[in-house]
Amino acid sequence: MTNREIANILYEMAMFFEMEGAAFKPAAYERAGQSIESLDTELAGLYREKGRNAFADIPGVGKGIADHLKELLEKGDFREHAALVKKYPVKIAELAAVQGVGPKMIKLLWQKLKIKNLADLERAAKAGKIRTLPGLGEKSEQKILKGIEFLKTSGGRKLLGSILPEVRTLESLVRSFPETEEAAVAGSIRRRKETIGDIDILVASSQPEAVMQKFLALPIISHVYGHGQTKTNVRLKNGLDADLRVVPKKSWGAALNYFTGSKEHNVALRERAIKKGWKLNEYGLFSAKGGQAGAKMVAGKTEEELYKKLGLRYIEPELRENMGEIEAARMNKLPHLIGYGDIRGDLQVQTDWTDGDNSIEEMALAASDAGLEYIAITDHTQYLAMTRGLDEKKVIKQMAEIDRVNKKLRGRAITCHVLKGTECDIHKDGSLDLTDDVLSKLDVVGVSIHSYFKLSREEQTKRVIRAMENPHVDIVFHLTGRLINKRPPVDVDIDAIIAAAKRTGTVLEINASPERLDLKDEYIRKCVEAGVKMTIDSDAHAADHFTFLEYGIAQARRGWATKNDIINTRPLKDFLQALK
DNA sequence: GCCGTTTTCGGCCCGACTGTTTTCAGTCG
Repeated sequence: MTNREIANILYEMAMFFEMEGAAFKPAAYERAGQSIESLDTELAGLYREKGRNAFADIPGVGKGIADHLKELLEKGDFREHAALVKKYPVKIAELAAVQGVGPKMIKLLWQKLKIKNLADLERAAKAGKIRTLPGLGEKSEQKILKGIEFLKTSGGRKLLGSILPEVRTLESLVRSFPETEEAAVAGSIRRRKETIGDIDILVASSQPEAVMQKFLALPIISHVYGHGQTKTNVRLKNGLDADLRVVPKKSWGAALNYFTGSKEHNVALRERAIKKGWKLNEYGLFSAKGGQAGAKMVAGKTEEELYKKLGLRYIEPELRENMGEIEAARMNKLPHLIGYGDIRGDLQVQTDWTDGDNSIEEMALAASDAGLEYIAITDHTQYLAMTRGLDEKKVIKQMAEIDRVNKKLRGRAITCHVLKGTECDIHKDGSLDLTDDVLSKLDVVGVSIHSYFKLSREEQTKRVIRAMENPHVDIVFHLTGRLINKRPPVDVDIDAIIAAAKRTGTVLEINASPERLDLKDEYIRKCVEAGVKMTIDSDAHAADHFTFLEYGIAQARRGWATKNDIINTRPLKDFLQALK
């Protein structure tokens, strides 16, 4: 049983308890579920090793839930859950995915209409049965049908890189309204999460209605879910939902903080405020003395002021996941994160020698335009026949071509230097696709997996470590091979890989391609903690792909990386010295 | 059901919007 499956059962328990009207159990199960979902080792294996002790350090798991987990892992279910499933034999997660349908309604739907799943719900709504239920009317029925329709058409979470350019356009449109005093995109986009569920736009203005009317008039809006005095909720034509919220200027900082989240970070901040005798909401930080009427605003105009008042250093949006950043901010131990302009070189660039669109020279010129001081040409190797991967002879030939291009660039006073590299395939057994003799002639040797994705964890880990032990191998490219929403990561023992990287002096790549972002944030953080160096590479296959670097930097920041952790922030000479 | 720089008992984050009601529960973020 995977962590995700365990978490889903706990989430289901939370919903059951909401249906039962229990006061605090839902939140407790929800929290335990989130903790388990975010663990980076599989709980089932941990339990086999350590028994009950496996649960000891999981936040939100106390005696009660630990008992349930034990039963769940041994028998595949636990009594209290089975009893509730028997009482409410409905597909809760499926029904709750419909906008506007929550646990109380699910209970009602089951008890009155015997609705068990999405198909039942759609049928009942079309037959006009929903409006016959107490507390529900015709509008609720229409809303449910609309919700089901949207569910069918939405493709789930979208890649950050696929929507950020569009979101920036939307942001500048909203900023251009005359009534707008401040505008920003908040939410998971501002935190630069790798996938995005919806778009949160925040505006400061003294004329909220005017701002919202102009927003509603934008041609990209396809449906309005709701529209109140300060908040408008819409679906865009691209299939994403967007929330617009308008607050007074004096509340800008508090609102920006509130809508940036994450939810867990916010809850932790509010709890901290309460301990100090204050109350925190999206309008500001208030002294609670004198009740609502006598509440006095203590901070909230800027985020900086808000954090300061709470006794914390300013926390960058990418860190706001309640993963220790608040404690670090309190102790003044936050890292000085790598900046968005800090990358000087790009160590994974493909050309038309294999599956890239452009020539070596074109890529070098594009890199120079993107402000890069050096790039490594890293075309695929022979094992990848479908990309016309290079054999030893062709690599040697390409090296001569790179010399020619460098000479030409220097002649034109272009400062971007082209390094000789490879993206050499790692064979099933961990041996490499080029001879050591050729590898030794290259400036930068990157290696990566493009086959046998399904090996056991043990074999896969051994395979990668063997490649890392080759003295010519500098960088492991996109370690896990995942394609977000498309292909799962290969199964490797990340701690063993990081230990081997440390031992062998091998660098791990943060691949900035929006669908890879591999290493992911939590692995980056492990590297930072272990002192393993990384690079951020675009994996460019075309001249306009150097813009991907931004997403890699964002991921590095989410992994608490500083400039020093990322070696291609260094000038060429220092960078080369940092390799094996 | 969990948790403790105020606590092992008594708390538990906060507000907007909707739809259906005549003052609020449910849902959402």
